[in-house]
Amino acid sequence: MAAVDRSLVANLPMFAGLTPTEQDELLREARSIRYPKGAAVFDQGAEADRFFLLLHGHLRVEKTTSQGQQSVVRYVSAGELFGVAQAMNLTNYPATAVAAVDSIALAWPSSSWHRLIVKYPSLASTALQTVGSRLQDTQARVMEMSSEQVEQRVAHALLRLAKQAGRKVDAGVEIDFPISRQDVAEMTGTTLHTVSRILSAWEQQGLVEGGRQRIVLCDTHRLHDLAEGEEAVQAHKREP
Amino acid sequence: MAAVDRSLVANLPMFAGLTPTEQDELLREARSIRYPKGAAVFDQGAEADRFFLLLHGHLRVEKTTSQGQQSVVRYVSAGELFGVAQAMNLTNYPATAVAAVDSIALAWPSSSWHRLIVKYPSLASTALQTVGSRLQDTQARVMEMSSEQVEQRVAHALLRLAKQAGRKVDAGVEIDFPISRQDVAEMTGTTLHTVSRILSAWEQQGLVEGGRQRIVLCDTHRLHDLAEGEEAVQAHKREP
DNA sequence: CGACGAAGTTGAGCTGGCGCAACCTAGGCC
DNA sequence: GGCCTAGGTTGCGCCAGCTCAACTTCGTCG
Repeated sequence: MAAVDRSLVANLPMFAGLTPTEQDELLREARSIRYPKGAAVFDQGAEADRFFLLLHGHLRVEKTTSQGQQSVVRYVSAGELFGVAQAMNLTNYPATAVAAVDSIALAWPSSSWHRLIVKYPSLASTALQTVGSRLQDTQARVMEMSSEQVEQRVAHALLRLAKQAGRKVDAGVEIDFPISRQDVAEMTGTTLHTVSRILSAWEQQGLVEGGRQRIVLCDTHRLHDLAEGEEAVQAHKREP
Repeated sequence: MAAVDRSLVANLPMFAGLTPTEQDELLREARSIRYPKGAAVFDQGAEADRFFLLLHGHLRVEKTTSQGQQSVVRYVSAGELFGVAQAMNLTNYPATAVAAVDSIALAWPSSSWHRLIVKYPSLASTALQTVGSRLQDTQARVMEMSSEQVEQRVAHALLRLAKQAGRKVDAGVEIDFPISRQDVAEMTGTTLHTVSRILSAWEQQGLVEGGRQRIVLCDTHRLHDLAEGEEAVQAHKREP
């Protein structure tokens, strides 16, 4: 087990408000683990025996219904707390987390959770904020799915991904991990066919640039308009 | 301000794990407030200056998009903590809470939140569990909206409502507060027209009993089947 | 280097359920 | 009691997007 240096993590939300000594104490209880691309950090339904902090990489969190329908719940980026099922009083993980790229995470035993939050109340606050902002995101998604067209939802999803994991490149902002049309479809509640058609159309208009497991947003401003329900680009719609 | 007796609340999750003295201390900082049917406890966007515990009644929590699309986020029942926006580091309430029936809630100033969780760590755990289970519910809704037909979603919604706020009556289980077709539509991401059609059809088959702002589930078992995607009732579908 | 598979594209047709519209019905209020 | 309005029902036409299907492109592994 590699020792993790405090300086790597000291300015993450999870460690904010703790003294260097406390930070070291917390780190000493954690294990650092490597997950190669494609590896599962935990599986839906498995006993929630650990919680994690992602140090490096990106994870895809996915959930499968009893009927076998799979969908992408969210992506986790470096610095985020995840797998805190135990803190919400779940005994099993409600979803599967898979490394979208080679990743590194810190893991603590779930059994220490209670002791830790009593000792470091700021940890509870951090977790509450983490879970709270996830709740916000998820509720936003519900609202989108209730009232928006597929095209708007895809635009929203891409913008959110770009904000969370965008990397500036020449052509615009690239999503910083491999993501398929299927993945986008599972995030927006549609089919890969429809996503493919939409992205093709956008590419023609210069809004995005595609590629195998790759999406670059070229015109985020226009995409934002689309997400908010503006009419499509070159359509000269007039209502006399 | 009426004094609230500890015995009324002692066995709620929020007060579990506290000594009677601590329970009294917590109660002494709260105000008890009556909300007549239709009154707003707080409004979306308002400053989140208080958090609440519902003592009696039912609240409808609704959210409106920037485009004016409204939707029902959830219903709150007696004993639940709500309005904990501040704990998730939000400065404003993300939704509106309206009394579905005459209701009573305890209110604490948001400013005491931090002090309280340091003093009573179990409070943080309770809040985390509350928010966590909401996250679970909301994610379940996302999955439903991605993969289920409208009829299944309505069935799921009714079953959830019945579990949360069902009252046993002669004909079956009645939802214990006034709820319109429009409300159900806003919970399931459809229109009141479609909900009305579905409920009419179900009523013919004896699955539910309707009425003005009133729904009684008569055959929860069959509804459960429908929710899980079984074929419609009298349809003799065979696949040879 | 060839070939196999995973990812993506594109066409054609069908349909669930939305939009619109007209119409009932039950309370509440004067 | 009669009016007025919010809530509910129902018919009809249409279209966004799903399904099914055929095909292309790219990466990788033997």
